[in-house]
Amino acid sequence: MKYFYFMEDKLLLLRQHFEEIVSLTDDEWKFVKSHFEYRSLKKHQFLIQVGQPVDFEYWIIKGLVKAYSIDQKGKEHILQFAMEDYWVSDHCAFQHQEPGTIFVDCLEDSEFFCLSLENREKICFQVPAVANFFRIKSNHGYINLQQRILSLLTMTAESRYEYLLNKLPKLIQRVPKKLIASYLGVSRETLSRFNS
Amino acid sequence: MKYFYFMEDKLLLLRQHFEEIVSLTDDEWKFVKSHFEYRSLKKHQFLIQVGQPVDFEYWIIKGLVKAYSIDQKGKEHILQFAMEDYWVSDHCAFQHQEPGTIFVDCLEDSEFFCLSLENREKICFQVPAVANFFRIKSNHGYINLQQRILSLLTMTAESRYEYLLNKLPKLIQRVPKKLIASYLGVSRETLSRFNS
DNA sequence: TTTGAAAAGTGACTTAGGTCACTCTTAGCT
DNA sequence: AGCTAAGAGTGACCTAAGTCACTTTTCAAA
Repeated sequence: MKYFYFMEDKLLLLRQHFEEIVSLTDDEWKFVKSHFEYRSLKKHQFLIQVGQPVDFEYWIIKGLVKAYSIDQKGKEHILQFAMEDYWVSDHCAFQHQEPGTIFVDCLEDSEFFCLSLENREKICFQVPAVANFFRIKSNHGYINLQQRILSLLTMTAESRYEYLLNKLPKLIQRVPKKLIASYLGVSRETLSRFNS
Repeated sequence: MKYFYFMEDKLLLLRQHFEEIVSLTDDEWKFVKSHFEYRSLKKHQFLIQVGQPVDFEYWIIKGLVKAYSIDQKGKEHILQFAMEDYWVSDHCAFQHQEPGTIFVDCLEDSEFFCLSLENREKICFQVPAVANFFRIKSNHGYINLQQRILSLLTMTAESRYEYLLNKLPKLIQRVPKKLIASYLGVSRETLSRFNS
């Protein structure tokens, strides 16, 4: 009984997330929410692995994950940190329904709502507001990535760090510095010399 | 007379571009196309400038442009090359209707269809297929940028160059190497030492 | 067809940041 | 409380790539 109560709470958060951008009628929402699945994982568990099917796109109810790839030398490169209210997936593999190309694992115990490609297309073509929601979200994501590319092209490692400190101070608190280094494209040691 | 004939040809190209991803009825297309404006520019002319309003998103009928920003030292950093069949804008400024943050200018004489934010939202909310078109396009764009970020994080300048040579051989033909260098985040001189 | 400007190549030197090896600190576990 | 492992700091050295200054090549406009 209690379980379902909490689940409704979580779904309400998701609805609010949609309604920050588009409006949905109660009927539309009822339809939309029925296409999500719930999942929860502990710290260190994998959401997505290289070579494994990528069945879902995930909206994070609670928690923190990192999306990264591992190069030939075994070095980890972080593509994205994602926390509450973020979407995360291996978008490329998901979109083309191919085996995963990156890893996504939990830095904290986390909870997700999962959306399959089939269901995403279903709700997008059934409920135009949802198509617009994802269009606008995706656009924002694009803009963010462009910013990041510019920062990689134009800034020194140190100023990229300062920039991140300003932009996402809360993130820095929750994530070990060696992962921040990997996100910025700097070695752990070099990052460590910046503060001092 | 002739003018309008050619214009219909160009609009047909645009329709085909939409219909690679979604289907449109003739009526829908008639509605959609009426929201685009035509524009043509000569080599070296600006489509977007820093500080100027960004009234449109542009679909390139013909030609080639570069989108770039200029850093404090006056150095140019290329965010994107865009040619036939590509969309280009200062997405960030456009989306928020703020003054431009980058430059976009023509490397060749070019022709565009221009879509204002107001018109884009209009056709997206009026014709769901269009919302889905932009959603899917934007998603592809996102995936491309992620790839580029990964390449900046994981690859040496030289392998980024080889990678680009494979991925867009036609582009290399049309663009001076110093601009390729600026796109890759490498100095002109360093790039020039790779071939040899 | 000349000619001036942009593009491309190259040598010499500098530098940001990487790598390696080691130490110190903190945070979970049992 | 005590112990292991992950995180973080630091010194010494190395290297990929940047910078500067100059030459050579290409190309478009008069």
